[in-house]
Amino acid sequence: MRDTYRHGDLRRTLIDAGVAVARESGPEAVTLREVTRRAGVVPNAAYRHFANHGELFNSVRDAALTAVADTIEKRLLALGPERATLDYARATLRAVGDGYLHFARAETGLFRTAFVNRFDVTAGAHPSKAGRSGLNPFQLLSAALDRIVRCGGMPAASRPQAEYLAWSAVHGMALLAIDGPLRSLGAADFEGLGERLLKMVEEGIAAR
Amino acid sequence: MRDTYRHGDLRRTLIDAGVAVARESGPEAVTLREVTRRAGVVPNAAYRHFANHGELFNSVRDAALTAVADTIEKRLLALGPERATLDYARATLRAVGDGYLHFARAETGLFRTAFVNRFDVTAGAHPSKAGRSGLNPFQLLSAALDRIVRCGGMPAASRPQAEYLAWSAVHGMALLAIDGPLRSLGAADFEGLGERLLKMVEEGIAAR
DNA sequence: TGTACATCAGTGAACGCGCGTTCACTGATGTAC
DNA sequence: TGTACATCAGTGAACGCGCGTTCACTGATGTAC
Repeated sequence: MRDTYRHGDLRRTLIDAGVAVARESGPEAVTLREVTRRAGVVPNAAYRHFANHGELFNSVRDAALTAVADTIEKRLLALGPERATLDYARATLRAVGDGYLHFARAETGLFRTAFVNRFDVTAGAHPSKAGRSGLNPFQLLSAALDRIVRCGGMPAASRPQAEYLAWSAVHGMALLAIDGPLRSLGAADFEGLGERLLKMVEEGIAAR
Repeated sequence: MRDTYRHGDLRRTLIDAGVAVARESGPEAVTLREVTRRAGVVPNAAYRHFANHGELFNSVRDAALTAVADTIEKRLLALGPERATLDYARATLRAVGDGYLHFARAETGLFRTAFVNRFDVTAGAHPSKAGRSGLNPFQLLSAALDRIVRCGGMPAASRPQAEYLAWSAVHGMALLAIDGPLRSLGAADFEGLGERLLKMVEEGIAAR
């Protein structure tokens, strides 16, 4: 059984074109017509590979989510070999947060595509949304928090749902930087503010 | 000089209709055609009062921002008479945060309308964006933080830009509750998580 | 190995939709005498 | 107080646009004999 035909692999080509459009112009621009135009194919050709526009869009969104995960994983790898210390555990949390914030600024279009409309990254480890390690951004965050608890940086009682507290902080700042008043901040100022935010999370997340 | 003509006050009617649309269906639905339809008037009638769709939309957005401010102010008033204690100061911060989170859940369409695309609430006290007190949500937050510093709950050195830290946390959670995984939370669970978030901010925002 | 046939990925043309915006208009209201 | 006139808020009709989606097609590729 063949899995490509004629074009080579139009499904893959369309998703890639969609990612390119999302990167340049954000999720609103990821229309069926624009993506097929970009892929050099007639609009209705997409219907051989996706049931409708929504399905194509979701595939692009998953790819965007993978890109977020990849950026975060790069930061985690840069931490060097694992250690069982609280310092290291905190560093992983900061790496996740930094990576998220950095991605939001550097790849605004993809970031917005990943987190537009109804998104859910918590349910099931859909491999299509995961980075190289097989974990999606939410799971990378969870792992960092688990590690902090294990190293005694946070009472186990505070652990449940702590992801949502950390994620809220970082997600909110990302959006203020994209749509809101932090838009005009220079890279250095933004990074400084991001560090303060992550410190706030680190200090405050153990609160009862 | 008259300021109404024929209709009465179509400008006002259009903004109100736009708010109604935004409340029910979110910012995407606030089209020139839908708003004029709602107002019982022909589409191009809007051009007597707004230069184009964008100007109408911005007026609706400002009204949505006012609604956020009003909700927050109601919470502040419920605190009773001002006191110069740290407890009271912290209560004002929590009131601002609670009000923001509550509004996001209760009036999702208006919330999204207020904070969609490029919004900026920090520049100048545009009266059209303010609540009854004449302050917009950002300014209400600032006042709460000032009060905490005055009462010794936070070092003055941490004060600059602290708005953005608190706002990030609360804005992020609002969006996770609208578009993301917190969507499915019941009211009580959401409120509980909101309290934890605000505790995190309270504890962590003074960090150096 | 060669030929007839079936498959089905991508084509070409067209549809209906809602959108923002334009134009020339009309007729109730306000103003001048 | 009455009449002629100017103003201009809202009308009616139309435009071009890009969108998602449909249909019947065609012709290169894979398969059966």
